[in-house]
Amino acid sequence: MGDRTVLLVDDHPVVRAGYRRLIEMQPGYCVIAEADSASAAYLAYRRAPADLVIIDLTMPGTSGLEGIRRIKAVDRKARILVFTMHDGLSYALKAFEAGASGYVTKSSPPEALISAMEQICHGGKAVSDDIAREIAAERLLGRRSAVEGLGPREVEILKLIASGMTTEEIADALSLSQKTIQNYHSAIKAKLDARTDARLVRIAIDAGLIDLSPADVA
Amino acid sequence: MGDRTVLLVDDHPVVRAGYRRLIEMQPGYCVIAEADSASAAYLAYRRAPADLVIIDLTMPGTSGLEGIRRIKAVDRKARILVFTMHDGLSYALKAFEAGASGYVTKSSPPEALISAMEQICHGGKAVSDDIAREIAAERLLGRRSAVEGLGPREVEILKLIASGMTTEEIADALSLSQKTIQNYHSAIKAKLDARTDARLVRIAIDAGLIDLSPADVA
DNA sequence: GGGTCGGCTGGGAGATTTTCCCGATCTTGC
DNA sequence: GCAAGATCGGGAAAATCTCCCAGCCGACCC
Repeated sequence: MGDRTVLLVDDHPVVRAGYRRLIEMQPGYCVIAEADSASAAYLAYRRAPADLVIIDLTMPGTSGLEGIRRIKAVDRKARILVFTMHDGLSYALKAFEAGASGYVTKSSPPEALISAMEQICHGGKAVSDDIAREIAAERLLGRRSAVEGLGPREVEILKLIASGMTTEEIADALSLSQKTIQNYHSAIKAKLDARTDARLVRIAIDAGLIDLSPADVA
Repeated sequence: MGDRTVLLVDDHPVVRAGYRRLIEMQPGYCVIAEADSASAAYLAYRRAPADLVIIDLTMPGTSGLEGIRRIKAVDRKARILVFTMHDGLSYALKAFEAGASGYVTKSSPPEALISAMEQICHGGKAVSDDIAREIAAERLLGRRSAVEGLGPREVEILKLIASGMTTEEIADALSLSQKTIQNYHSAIKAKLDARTDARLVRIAIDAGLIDLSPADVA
């Protein structure tokens, strides 16, 4: 049995059952393990490295991104396919930065998952159509998610602002004067055409700059 | 065939396959239709009313909540079970307001879905353990999601603030003076212990006050 | 009826923040 | 060396926020 082995990672048992069914209907693949968290996935991979890891991003506890990093840290050749509901481009980019070889959204037809699996097992990379379209749209239309018009320092400060920190806290954290933070704050609002701080937060969230899942409101 | 008929609504084909497998392994149930959107679910229900509708909340296009309302509008006796990834209490409350009979999170074990189905088909209501715990915690610890300490007008204005509207726009929308909005704004920040508008937005999002999915930044 | 309580609506005034303009410094590339 | 651009911060006027206050209205209870 030259079947390719698969490690399935998702925190929803019912969803895992769906994956498993779909994958095992496909000749040439065999699910050798399941995990319901990123840390469990890491342990499972160390115990028995699968040829392919299929992992969700949003899970309780350690995030899927962190899970990808850890697995890649112990095995640089690991092939990891992200299969998630998030259709935001920023999520996909983060996944690739973390070391994923593929990104398929759950809205995609099952065939997309299968073909991405094939692609990746042959050493390639794969993204689902919706993400590919977003990449194309960004390139063509220049919709660089707005925040791309900002400098690195501005993005950094925007993140802190959107996370709920006060001017004083940010100034303290970055060892700058409050005046500087205020000036950045104004400049960022002007550049992003946000007349309100609330809109700033929305933009930051849309751009994937902040996590917003747990209570990371420091 | 005295089987109870089930209509399955979820925008992810793979996930639907998982549900279907799980449900049909259970004696006494038969999936008679699937739908990948709230509007398709509505049409499917009109065509053939199932004994039980299992529906997700987050779907492209019309939301699951709206789908629930529409189905209940044509058939007040419809039994609807929400099966979703959202574990926030606010989502569950909205679902019940819309007319759902049950709310089970996808993090629950498969048995939770089955027992909720049984419960509902016998005319009862059901929530999964995590939601039940949240309800209990709220009751016991008084963690009324913070925003519950606000008056109705305050909540209304908080929503508008968090959606990104300026003081002037809000005053105009509600036909109030800007001064009144400013006073509410300050009072809300004080009550929620938010020193920053950004934190206000986070609180509003956590409380489920705003949608945040599409660009609903008016 | 009279009374109290709480929510809604806004004024006033001082403190605070925002905004816009400016200059200094430092790196980077040519 | 020099121009360009990012970073850092001052100054001052404009705008906003905060806090205190008061009138109004409906609910509720003697």
